[in-house]
Order: sequence, then structure tokens, then C-alpha cells
Amino acid sequence: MPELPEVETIVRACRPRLEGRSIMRFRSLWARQAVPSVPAVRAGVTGRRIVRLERRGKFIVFALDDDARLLVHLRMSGRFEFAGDSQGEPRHVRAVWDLDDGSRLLFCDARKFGRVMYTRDGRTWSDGLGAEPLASRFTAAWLGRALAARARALKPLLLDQSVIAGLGNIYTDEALHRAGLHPLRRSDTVQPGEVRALRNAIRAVLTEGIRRQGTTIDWIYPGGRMQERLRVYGRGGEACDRCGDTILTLRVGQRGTHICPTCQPHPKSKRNSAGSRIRVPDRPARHAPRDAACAE
DNA sequence: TGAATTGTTATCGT
DNA sequence: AACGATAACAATTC
Repeated sequence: MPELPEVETIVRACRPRLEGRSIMRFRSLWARQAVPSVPAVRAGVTGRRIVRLERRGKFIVFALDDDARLLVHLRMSGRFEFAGDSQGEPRHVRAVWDLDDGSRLLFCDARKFGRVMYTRDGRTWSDGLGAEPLASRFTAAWLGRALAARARALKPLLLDQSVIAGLGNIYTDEALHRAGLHPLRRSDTVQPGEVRALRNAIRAVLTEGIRRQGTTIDWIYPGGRMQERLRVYGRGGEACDRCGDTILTLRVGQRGTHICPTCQPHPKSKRNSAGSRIRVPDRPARHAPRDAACAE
């Protein structure tokens, strides 16, 4: 579940070992991770020097010396490891980069959701990604316009990578709690003072997350200490540190969601009855597998 | 065993 | 028609 702070921590840790290195060889042990294809990635990166290692949203960006980019998305369970760093054989190795100093970078990914993407389009590959929440342009005014431009529940909007890039489930819940906003609050009803609180809360949780090197809640991401500072995430049934009320776990947009009902009062009564309509798809409408049509 | 997790895509409803 | 909500999906661990 690496979100922005975890990815930033990984990038900072890998930067001294990757910047300036040349890629001698690339191997993929899981064909579907490579976009557009394993041969395309291999041809693109072999012999190239890594000029900079950067982060954009939750993407790790290898800026290559020919202006092409290698993008790695860790998705749920991806992680980087250097060969020899840990005792024993690394598990779930899906890709390997041999570098010119003899070191080897491993991409390990138990669930195989991670992606390694090669693009020559250094300028516009990230056009579909939203604002960087820690950039100076991420102001209350900008966020206010983004919220007002849509009529969506706050939490799904904050999780939408095309609006803001980098927030995931943990930091979204934390930011909403710190801002005192309910995850189902409609984005276009948020008042200016609340927008400022939300903007500041987002930056505060992400900054603190980076300072504490991310959140470690399971075996996927080791080394973080932000879990000690979480106020709602994973704390259903416990007392809110701020008001003492019991933290609730609910379901918002198919995501486990944690709130303090006192600090984050529900918007209005239950005016939006759309949310109460439970539509049961009588038939999952299984479509014919489309792999017949699009051979890869 | 089923729940949990991310982001993309297809589809349904308004 | 455009937008928002929803579900399915990829795969694995506990």
C-alpha cells in the first residue's frame, strides 16, 4: 500500500545508489508487469544511464540520459530491494536491473499488481495525473476550485489520482479527520475555511508521514513509524484522541473508512437518498472473455 | 474462507 | 451527453 510518503521514502533511499548508474541489463520474471512490453522496456533501458530518480504521485520515475522515462508503480505489494541487502533469498522477485557498479536492483511484488512502464514521452506522460499535494501550487484556492468543480463525495475525490496524485486510503482518512470533514461530504459544499483546513491537513499528514518514513502496518512495507501517529486509520472501536468518542469503521466507495463521528459530523440529515439505494445486480452479466478479440 | 488492497476500465444511472 | 457511482479485475496473504 505504498502511498506518497512511502514512495518518497523509497525514492530518497534509492537515489544515492541509482543516480549516475547505468543499466547493463534488465530482466522481467513476470511479463504482464511490463508496459508496453518486456522487449520494449528492455530495449529502452539497456545501456542507459539513470540521470535522476524522482517521484510523481505514487510513481517512481527513472529519468534516463536520453530523456526517456522508466516508471515503476508499486501498487499494493511492490517493493525495491538491492541484491545482498537482506539475509536469505528475496521472495517474489519480478524484475531485476543489473547496474554498472555490479549492484542489482530487485523489484519484488507478491501480488503482481505492480507495473514497470517505459515511455519516451518525458513531457506529457503524467498529464493524466493530478496535482502534487506538496508542491507550492497546491494552495487552498486551487483545492477550493477543484472541489467546487465537482459534486462528489470528498473521500473518493481525494483518492482520485487524476485530481490529487499520491493520496491513498490511509492518508485520506487521516487528512479528513484532521480537517474535521466527513468522507461523504459533497465536495461542492465545502466552505472556504474548511478548504483551508483540508489543504493544510493533507500537507501535514503527508509531511509527517515522510518525516516518519511512512506507515508500517503489515509485512509489505517495513521501516516506517507513522503508524504510531495515525488517529483513525485501523483504529475502529478505539477512542478518538481528540474528543474521546469511539472511532467508526464504515464503507465509502468500497473502501474501509475510519472516522470519528464527533470530529467529523455527517453532512446534513440523510438528504442524499441516492446512497441508500442498494441495487442488486440480478445477474453479474458475465461478458464473453475479450482476450479472444485482443491478443496481446 | 473471505476480506483487504490500488488503479483502470466498462457499464449503469441520472 | 456528461458526469458520477459502481463493479469487476488483476493476485496474494493472513
